Amino acid sequence: MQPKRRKALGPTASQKVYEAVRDAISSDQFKVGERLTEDALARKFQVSRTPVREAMQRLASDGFVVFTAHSGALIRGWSAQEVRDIFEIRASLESMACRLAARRATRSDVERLEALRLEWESALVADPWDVALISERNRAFHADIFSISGNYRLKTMCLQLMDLGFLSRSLSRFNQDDINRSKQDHASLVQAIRAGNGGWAEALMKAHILAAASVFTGTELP
Amino acid sequence: MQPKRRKALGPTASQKVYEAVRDAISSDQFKVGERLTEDALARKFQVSRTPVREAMQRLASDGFVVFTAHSGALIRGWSAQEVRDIFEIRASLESMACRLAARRATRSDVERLEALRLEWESALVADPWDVALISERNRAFHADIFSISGNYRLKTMCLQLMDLGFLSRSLSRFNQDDINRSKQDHASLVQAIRAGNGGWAEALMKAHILAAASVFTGTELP
DNA sequence: GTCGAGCATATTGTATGCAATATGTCAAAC
DNA sequence: GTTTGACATATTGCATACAATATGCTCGAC
Repeated sequence: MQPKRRKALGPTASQKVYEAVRDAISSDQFKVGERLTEDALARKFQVSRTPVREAMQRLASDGFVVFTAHSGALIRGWSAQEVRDIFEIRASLESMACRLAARRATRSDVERLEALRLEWESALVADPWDVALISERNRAFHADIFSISGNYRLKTMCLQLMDLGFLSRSLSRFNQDDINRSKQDHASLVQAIRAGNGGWAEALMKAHILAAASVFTGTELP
Repeated sequence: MQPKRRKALGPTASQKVYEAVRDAISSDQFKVGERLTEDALARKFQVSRTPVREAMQRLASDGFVVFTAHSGALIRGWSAQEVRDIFEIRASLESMACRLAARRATRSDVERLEALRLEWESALVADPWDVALISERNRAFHADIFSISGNYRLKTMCLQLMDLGFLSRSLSRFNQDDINRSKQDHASLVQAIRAGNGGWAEALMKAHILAAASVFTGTELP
């Protein structure tokens, strides 16, 4: 609970830099290990180093970059172990979100979720190579489940894990079978949530994430 | 994986302010809704506003304070719903950590964990009112389980949830029955992990957290 | 040719000043 | 008494300057 809430404000320079760099990282526009110097970013965004530094601090806190004192920010990479760890956590948290969502979903929630599912599927069918659009609609679908769960912090944490950046490279590893399974998974998920069957929804999502983990890491999780 | 790793450095002013304010919040030294003005903190720590601002940004990112543009940082409060949400997530993540820990724990892991458990229990017996010491040793016990799990990000996320600050007020709500149950829970947890029984350890931790949630919120979680 | 010391350069860490915005006070209208 | 507006004050947002530290290069020893 925020003790005080006030009207929305125009974004500050720091906020704009933060969002721009975060989105650039999420969409894989930097190389792993690349150094982000404050001066270069400041010139790029036409601001001073101060708001840039603040943006970098937040990005480091979010895990997008590694920030070392006196050395600056580097785009971080992901070891196979770290990727496995993250999928393991996602499987737990997102399946929990599904269980909660199945219990709390209203009729209109289910309709909206189904619409998002169809939008994702149509993007997938229309152009399987438009990774950006497909990823965004997949994210919207999952995010809607998190919202329906009613646990706001859970939503935040799940989205943070989804947005970590290495996912943008994952779609290219999906073959036709993986894609078909994903479509089936999403359809079943909506069905389970519509039926209010928390256990089913939970198991489906866990399987869905672990399948993605398997494709991504090339090995099953223990 | 951090692409580059260099030797540890002396803490910067920003880091020192961050840690000091974070610990102060965790140990409940500010009132909910209290405003943290940059100038006051800067004077208090004998630094300029710049490192203070950076520390506040990180604290806001960690969820310790609410940061509103042009308005500054406020100590955040927690609604009953938010507390329930957090315990719900903790139950999921920490029970997962226990399951992993039971699978991976070596003999020396178990011995160290048992030692931490005994230290916690002796603090509890020696002076049930020394909340700071008991909390710290409880945290050390749980943190060691997270470490044993082998999932570093899981550890980070669990500790972040444990350190959110409202927990420091929770011990005062424990009656003798709650304390006895906690002692039993911790002992059983070590036993389950020693036995390598992941399912048992997982269930024990889930029950342990949900019991705490029940004491804290005054109502069971759904 | 390789290695290491030392210096020049580049980059980050912090302090300070000023502009933009929010906050609080006081008086007047009702 | 309550509310509204305006003004003075307090506080934050950003830019810039300088200090501290890291980086990288040159040059010499071997």
